This record gives sequence, structure tokens and C-alpha cells, in this order.
Amino acid sequence: MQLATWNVNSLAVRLPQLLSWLESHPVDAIVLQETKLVDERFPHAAIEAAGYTAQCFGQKTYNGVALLTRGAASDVVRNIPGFDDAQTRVITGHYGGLRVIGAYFPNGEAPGSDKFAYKLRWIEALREWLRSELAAHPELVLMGDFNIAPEDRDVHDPLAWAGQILCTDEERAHFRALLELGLVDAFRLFEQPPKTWSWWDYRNLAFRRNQGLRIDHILVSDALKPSVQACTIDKQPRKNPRPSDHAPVLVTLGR
DNA sequence: ATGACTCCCAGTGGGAGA
Repeated sequence: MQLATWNVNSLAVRLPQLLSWLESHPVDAIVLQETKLVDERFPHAAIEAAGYTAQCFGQKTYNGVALLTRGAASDVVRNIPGFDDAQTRVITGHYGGLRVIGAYFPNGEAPGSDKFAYKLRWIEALREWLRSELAAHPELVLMGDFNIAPEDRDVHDPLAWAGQILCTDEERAHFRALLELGLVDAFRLFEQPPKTWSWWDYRNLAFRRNQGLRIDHILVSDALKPSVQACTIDKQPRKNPRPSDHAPVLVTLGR
């Protein structure tokens, strides 16, 4: 079984690339972030033609998430229950015996800003909800665009990024607090090529120079950890014309 | 170097992203 996450930065623009990628990577489920589409405009027909059923949760211009599965997902939840939020950032469903959570963490703009405070509150709410989700569903995967580079080795230039948004001690502590619920970063279960990133700035020829960050993650619950066989980042789509600034992350489970 | 690119909604500019 294979799962994936991809911040597509506008599904309207990236739909052809998504369909092409799914042809070459026929994953069982994929979560998308930054679809930037209201649900009325979600391309259900094209996605069904590709063999997937979609659960979407979007808004105009910003944010927006979706869960695509080979068969229908059940027990679908939108956003974080109990956390009042005008932004569409989380979609959860049951599929293949797993609880699958797709999340688009807030960016946070800059340490000390209102958006940074929102980011921290949002993660705290996610964590408290996850605690109960994990209790109810021990076999759980949380994946998406976390907008956090967990360690210096996830940053191309740790000195330049020190204390900057995505790399602050506070954000990293929140990332570790998620792991302490009983989750593990699937990417770090394996030897990985050095300087493997999931996001490269559109500017400054950052991709060509491989100046990126690893901010897109797949966390699996402790119960699933023994079944994880691989976790990779596919940078190929970043080479496309008009690419998303993020690359997809994949996990393979032996089940 | 307070930049750089790309998206969106807008409407020949500006906010947001990371």
C-alpha cells in the first residue's frame, strides 16, 4: 500500500500534472494541499476518470485540501473538531484500514506576527484532537505540508534560516510534540540522500541550485511503524514547466 | 538587496506564500 502527499499550489493549474503523476505513481491514496478551489469547482470528473474518489474541502484563493482514494473513504472529517477556523486546512478519512489525515499547516509569516500566533494555536488544537484520534484509531497516518523544517539537516543553509519562519525553536518543539503523541517521521526511518528537500523557492533559481527545505512530511503511528517499507520525495515534478514549488512525498506500507 | 517567482482576484496593482 502506498500513500502520498503533495502541495499542488492551485489544483486548477496543476491538475494535468497531478493526473500525469498518478499515472506513473498509482498510489492508493493521496492528500493535496493548497487546492485553492471552492468545492463547487473541484474537478471530480477528471479525478474519477483517473480511478480515484475525492473528498474535498476548499475555499476561494487560499488553502484548500483534498483526500483522493482508490475506493471511497469513510468517516470523513473536515478541519479540527472543536477548533473554530475560517480556513480550510485539514481533511481526514478512513481508508484501507487506516485513519488518513491530510493537513496544510499555517505558514506563520514571521515569528511574533499574528499569523505566527495562529500557527501555534492551530498546531496545539491539532495535537489535542490527534490525541483522541490516535486512541480511537491506532493505525493512523498524518501527512501534508507542515510548514516546519524539523531539524537543521532539513535546511539547505541552516545558518541563513536560523530563527526564521519554518525553522524557529518554537515550531520545531511543536513538531516534536506531535511525535511524542506516538508518531514517527517515516522519512527518517531510512537512509536518505543528503540534501533531500520537499520545497524550493520559486525565486533565485533555488531548485537548480538545490536550495530547499524539507517541510512536507508523513508521520505514521507507532502501530504502523513496523510496516513502513520506504519513504521518498519525488523531485521530478519540480522539473516540470510551471511546477508547484513543492514535491510529492510517498510512503510504502507492507500491507 | 526591503529584490528575485507564482498564484489569485483583480483590472494595467497587490496580498500571500515560504
